[in-house]
Amino acid sequence: MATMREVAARAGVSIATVSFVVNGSRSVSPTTHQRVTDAMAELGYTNNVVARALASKRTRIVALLFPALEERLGGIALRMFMSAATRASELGYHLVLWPSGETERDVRDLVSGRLVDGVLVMEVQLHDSRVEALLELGLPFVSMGRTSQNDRVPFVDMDFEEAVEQALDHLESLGHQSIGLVLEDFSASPIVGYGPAARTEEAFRRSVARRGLRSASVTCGPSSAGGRRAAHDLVAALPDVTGVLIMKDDATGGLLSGLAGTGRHVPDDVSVVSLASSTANGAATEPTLTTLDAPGVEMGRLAVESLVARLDAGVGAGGEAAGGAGAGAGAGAGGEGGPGGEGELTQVLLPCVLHVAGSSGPAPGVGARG
Amino acid sequence: MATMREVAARAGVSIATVSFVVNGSRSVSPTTHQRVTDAMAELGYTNNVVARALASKRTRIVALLFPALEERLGGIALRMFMSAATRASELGYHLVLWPSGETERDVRDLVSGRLVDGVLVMEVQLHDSRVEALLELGLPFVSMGRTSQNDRVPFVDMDFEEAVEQALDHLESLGHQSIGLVLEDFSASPIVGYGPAARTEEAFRRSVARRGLRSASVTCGPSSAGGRRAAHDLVAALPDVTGVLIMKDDATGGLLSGLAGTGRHVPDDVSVVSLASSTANGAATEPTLTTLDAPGVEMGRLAVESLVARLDAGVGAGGEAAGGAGAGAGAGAGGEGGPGGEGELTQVLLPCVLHVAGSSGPAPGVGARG
DNA sequence: CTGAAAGCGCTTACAG
DNA sequence: CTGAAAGCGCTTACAG
Repeated sequence: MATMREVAARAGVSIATVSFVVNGSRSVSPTTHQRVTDAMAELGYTNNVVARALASKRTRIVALLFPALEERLGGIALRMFMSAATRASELGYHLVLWPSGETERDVRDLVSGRLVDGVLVMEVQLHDSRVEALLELGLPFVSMGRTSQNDRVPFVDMDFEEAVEQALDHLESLGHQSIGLVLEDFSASPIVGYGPAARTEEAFRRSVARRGLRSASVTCGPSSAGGRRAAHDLVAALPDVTGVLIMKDDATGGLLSGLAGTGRHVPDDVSVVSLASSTANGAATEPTLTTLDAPGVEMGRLAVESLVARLDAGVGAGGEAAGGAGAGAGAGAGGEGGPGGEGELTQVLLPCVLHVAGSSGPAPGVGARG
Repeated sequence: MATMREVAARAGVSIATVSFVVNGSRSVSPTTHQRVTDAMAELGYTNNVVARALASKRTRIVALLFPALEERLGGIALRMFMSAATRASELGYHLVLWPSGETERDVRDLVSGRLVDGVLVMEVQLHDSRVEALLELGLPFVSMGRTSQNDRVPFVDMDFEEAVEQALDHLESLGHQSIGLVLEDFSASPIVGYGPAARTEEAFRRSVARRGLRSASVTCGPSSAGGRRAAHDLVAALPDVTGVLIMKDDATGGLLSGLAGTGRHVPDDVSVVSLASSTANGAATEPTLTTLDAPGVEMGRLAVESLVARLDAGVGAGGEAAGGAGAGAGAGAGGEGGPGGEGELTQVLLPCVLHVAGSSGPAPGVGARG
C-alpha cells in the first residue's frame, strides 16, 4: 500500500507531480513521466480513492435509489442494477445501492453524508416526491422512468407509446381488427398514477382510434389466476377479440389458459403480445410469447452515461479512467455536455425490441389457414 | 454543510469533543453533550463520511461482488441485492455493486482502491477463484453460496440437502413412491461444478436410497421447450413416476405441459414441486406450483450482518448507527464476534419454506380419488 | 514543466 | 471529562 509520497520520493519528484501523472491533470515531461510511472510500478502504487475524494470533493460514487419495499420488481430491475453498475465501473465510478421509501426524507440523507456525486432514481411515478426533492436539492440526478411534469427532469425511460405502435403494427399486419389490452390493476394500490400503465393505456386508446380498430381494455390481478380472470373479462367485453396486448408478466400463463378456457386457442384464434417483457420470460410459457422486450440493460447503461457525463462536465481532461462516454441508442437527445456548460438536459426514450414467437399469428380467416 | 469545526466553535468545545459526541466513542459530560447536540441541530450538522473514512481508515462500505456476465440471475438474486443493501443501510453501512468476472484479477481491484471494508461474493461455485483470492488477500468477506472446500470460509447458503428432504417428505406423505428429479443441464456450460445442482442431486440420490423410493434424474434445457423435453425424458426413464422435483424456474411451465403431453395430469397423476423457487414464480403457472421458496431475502440480510459483525468486532463501542446485529435463523453458528477477537467463523445454512399449491396432491390410488 | 504548501474534514493517541 | 495537535493521503491554486 504505497502512498503518493513514497512514489514521489522514489522518483525524485514532488507529490504534486505524481498526482498530475496519476490523474493526467497536467502535462508532465516525458522523462519525468517515465520515472514516476516506473516508481509506481515498482511500488505497486494505487490511488487511494477516499483520500482523493476528500481532497477533490468528488467521490466518483453514484447512488441508485430503489424502492426498498417494492415487491413487484423483477428481471428488468435486476438488469438495470447490473448494467448500471457495470457501466459505472467502466467509467471509473462506483454504484451504491440506496434503499429508499417514497419520501423526500430519504432523499435528503443522500446529500447529507456527502458520499455520492449524483443519483439515479428508479421506479419513478407520475408524481414523485423523490424527484421533486432531488430537483430542489440540486443534486445531479437522472430519472429512470419519468414524472408527468418533466420538462426540467433528465430522464431515461422506455418508449411505451412506440411499443404500443410496434405491437399494433405487428397484429394489424397479421390481419387482426379487434384487439384487447390487459394492464395491471392498480385500483387497490397506493400508487396513484403508474407511469408505464397510464402511458400504455393512453397510447393504446389513441392508436386504436386512429387505426379504426375495435378494442377494449381490462385490468388484471396478479399471477395466473389474475390472467385467467382477465381473459374472461376481456372476452366478455370484446367477444370477437383476436389480438391481445398484455403488460403483466406473471399473468401471461393464466391469460393463455384463460383464453383456452373460453374455447379460444392461441395463436390460431387469438394472438398475444407481451409488452415490456423479455424473450426469456416469453419462452417460459407454452406457446412461447411474442414479446416486446424492455430495454432494461440499455436504460441502466444510458442513465449512468448521462449522469456521469454531467458530473464530468466542466472538469478538466479526465484521466485513465475515461473509457468513452459515447452512447448511441434510442430516440431523443444524447447530451454529452459541452466542456464549459452544465450539459444539456438529457431525455431519452428507448424502444422495445419485438421478438416474434409462438403466441402470434395470422388472424382467423387470414393467410394460410384451414 | 457545517463542519465539525463550526459546531465546536458554536458549542465552545474542541472538535475532538464533537467527534466523541457524534461517534459515542468517549463519554462526555451531560452538559457538554447537550451543548454539542444543540449546536449540531442549529447548524444542521451531518458527518462527512469521506473525511471520517480517511481518518479512521474504515469506509463503512462493503462490496457485493456479482458476476457481470451472468445471464441466469433471476428474482432471487434481485432479492439478495435489495435485502443486502437495506440491511447494510440499517447497520450504518453502504453497499456498492461490484461487477466482476470469475478472475482473481477482479478481486484485487477491490482492495487496491481501499474503498471497501469488506466483501460479499455471490454465485459462488464449488471451485471459485474469487474466494481463493479473497482468502489470500485477507480482506474480510462472506460467501453467498459455498465452495466444496469451505472449512475456512465464512458463508451463508441455502440448505439444499434439507430442501430435498422437505420436498420428499411432502411427496412421500402424499403416498408417492416413484419420484423424478429435474436439474438444469450444465454439460454445455463453462461452469464445472455448480453447487446448487450438485448438492441437490447428491442429496436426492442419498435420500431416495434411504427412503427406498424408485427414482430417476434428468437434466433440463432452458425455458418451456427444455421443460417439455425433460418431462418426456423423465417419463421414459421412470414410466411409473408420480412425483417430480424440479429446480429450474423457467422450465416449470414446459414440464407441466410436457407431462400433459404424455397423458399425465398434474396433480391428479403426477405431483410437481419446484425447488429453490418462490411463491410468486409458482403462481405464474397453471396449476400453481408447490414450491420450496428460496431464502433470498434472508441470505442477503444474514450475509451482511455476518460481515458487519466481523468488521465491527474489535472496534470500540459503536455509535448511533448500531441497530442490533442479532440474526436468528437456520442451522449453523451465528458468530457475533467477541469484543476482542476476530469473531468466529460464521457458516449458516438457511432453510427453504414449503408453500403447498395446486401442483401437488395425493398419489394416484391414495386418498380421496375417484 | 515542476515544487512547496495549504487544506479537504475528520479521528485518535497523547496529555492533562 | 476535555483539549491541542498530528495525521489520514490526496488535490490544487499559487509561484517560479
